[in-house]
Amino acid sequence: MTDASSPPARIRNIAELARLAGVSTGTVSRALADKSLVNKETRERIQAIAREHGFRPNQMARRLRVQETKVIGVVVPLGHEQRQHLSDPFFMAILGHLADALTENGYDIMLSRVIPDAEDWLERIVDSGMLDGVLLIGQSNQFEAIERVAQRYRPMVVWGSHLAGQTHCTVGVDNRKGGRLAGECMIARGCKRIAFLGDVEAIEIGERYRGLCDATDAAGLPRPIELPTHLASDVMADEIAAHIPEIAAGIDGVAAASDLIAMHAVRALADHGVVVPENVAVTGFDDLPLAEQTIPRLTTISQNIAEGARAMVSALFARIGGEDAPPVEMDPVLVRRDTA
Amino acid sequence: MTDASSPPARIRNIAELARLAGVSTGTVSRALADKSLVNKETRERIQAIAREHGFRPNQMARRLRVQETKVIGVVVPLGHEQRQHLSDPFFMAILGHLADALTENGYDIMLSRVIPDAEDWLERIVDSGMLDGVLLIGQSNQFEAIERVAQRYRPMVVWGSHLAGQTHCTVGVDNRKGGRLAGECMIARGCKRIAFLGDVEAIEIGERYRGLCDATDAAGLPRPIELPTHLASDVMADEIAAHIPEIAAGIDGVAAASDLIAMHAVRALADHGVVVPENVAVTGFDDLPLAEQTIPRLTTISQNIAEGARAMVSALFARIGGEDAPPVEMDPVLVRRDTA
DNA sequence: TCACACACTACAATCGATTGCAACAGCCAA
DNA sequence: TTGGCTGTTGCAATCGATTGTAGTGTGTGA
Repeated sequence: MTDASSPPARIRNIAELARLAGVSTGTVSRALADKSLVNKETRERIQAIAREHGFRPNQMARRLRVQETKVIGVVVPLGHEQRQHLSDPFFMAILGHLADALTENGYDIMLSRVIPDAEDWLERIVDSGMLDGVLLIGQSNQFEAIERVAQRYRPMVVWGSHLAGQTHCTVGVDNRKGGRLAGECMIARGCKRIAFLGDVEAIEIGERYRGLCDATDAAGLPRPIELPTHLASDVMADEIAAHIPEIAAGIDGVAAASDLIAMHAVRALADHGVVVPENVAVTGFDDLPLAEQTIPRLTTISQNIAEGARAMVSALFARIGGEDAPPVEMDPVLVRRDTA
Repeated sequence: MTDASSPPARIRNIAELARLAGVSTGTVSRALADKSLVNKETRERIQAIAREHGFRPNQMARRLRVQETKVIGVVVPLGHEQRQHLSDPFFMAILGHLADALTENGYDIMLSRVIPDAEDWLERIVDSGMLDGVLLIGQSNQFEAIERVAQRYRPMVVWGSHLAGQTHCTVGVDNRKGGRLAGECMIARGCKRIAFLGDVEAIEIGERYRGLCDATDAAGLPRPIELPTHLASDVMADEIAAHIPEIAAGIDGVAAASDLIAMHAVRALADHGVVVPENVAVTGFDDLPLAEQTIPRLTTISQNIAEGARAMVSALFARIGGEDAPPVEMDPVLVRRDTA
């Protein structure tokens, strides 16, 4: 009842631990890092004291000293979308895979959901000194800001489209081809008047729309009607509902910018007595696990999110290591299910 | 072509900036913090130089010095679940709301998805020195570990069930009541043989099961059959599919531990020619935006996630400020839609 | 002319670690 | 006895900021 059972007073820093062990702070630091430089017995004695008192060295201090934070920023730029993006299952899916890959490699994740109002939003993040690297999920409408930073900040990888001549390293699918696949699928089943549900301002969504146009152009059909729809789930439902009358009046194919939008559209059409796919064909985009579990199951454009996340992480690690990682563009695949 | 147009050499710390401005580092620090202590002109001159060179003070250093990190850890303990949890829409939904509330208050988010194998997983997080507070999403099967840490670490709030005599501060719904509501709903529509789809090992899920038992007990029905189902979406589908034959043979009501599970179950039952709700009634749990958009729409137990997230954050801030925040238990509500 | 307040600014300690280098003891060979 | 080597440990600089206190120069009043 003298020391072992007494409440072990908390040790706040290695200096206190050093005093307790009767050694210098340097020795403690080396002992806790299990460096062979310090005598095995001293080392184990120090480690024992640390364990007993539940002491763990302050990471902030360590990281400041070694100039390596072991933290990766995962940033979701919301851009024109005012409401939260984080509930978008796509982001969640990719975030999950990123988290897997990063934690496996001993990195922590700093999550930022940014509304880029401040003009220097990205600079603020990369220059914070808190991050070893940055993964940007989606380009939103922030192409210039991203380019500007990419000129001088290497450890950054962006999920999105690669446009000609761009500096920043992207990983993503060929969105334009994806859009075209969706269009061709609907055209093949006889659709004549196609609409696009999505916000063309976002770069990757715009690409999908252009791909869709490629398909209608090739078939000699009129350009698809744009029906602006945000990705955020709370306003999305209302926006889609507002578009339904227009769809019911003469549209026979709807290409949605995401599975979530497609799912809502199917639901809203059903409420209006429009049967999918008999009256109107619908395609999604992403091929989330969700798409397979709806009734009817979504016909959609599949992008391999797990593979994409892995590609982002390994490109990032390459860039952190000073190497140069090329952009990755994956091939979208049409998954034909029940809605088109 | 002398200075303004020349590539502005990057400034790495306030010492360099101080030299450029011809003042001391102390003055620079105060100038950047816009303290009235330094002359307005000097201040603006320094800020101008900083802006021109895109200089931003190192947050790591600042945070070490002021002993305040402005970072909150959001931790998802996976426990018995081996696969990633992050794709669970519930976590995503609550994470979105937490992100909103935290960024609004100037806090960053450190996301950890932990598989608690190391025994001291939570200590490692709270003692890292990187966090001002911790939000735990879900208790998983880690009750003891959480309790142990809560004894000495105040700024922590947990999403989950509050059990009698527990120390750690929770915010959550009355899961037991929620389970009972689901049971009563199915019993009211005539179900006699009920099954539970979920992993009873997780504390909150276990509570839901017990609530379900309360309902069957009260009605003099046999206890619901437990059909173990993980929350992780990739194995879940198979697990559910494996349970379908058993359900088809004599079960007339299925209470799912989450909306996602319910959604998969409905889908799998449909594939088996079992009609919901005519042949089998199904209830979900959570009432995610999703639940309303499926066909048929899910009957489910609603927990107000946005409100819960707000409650977690304000309880956490109170605790960071040294006050004592009581646990919050919200009331679940049955939302009757098409599946039961 | 001197004392004193006032407005700035510089100096230096501090946060909590890491790490290069010096120092020291003990040992062996010359 | 001396020189050199090896195995440990201590010392002190360093990472990049913040902040209490001391110091400087100017202006005012007596």
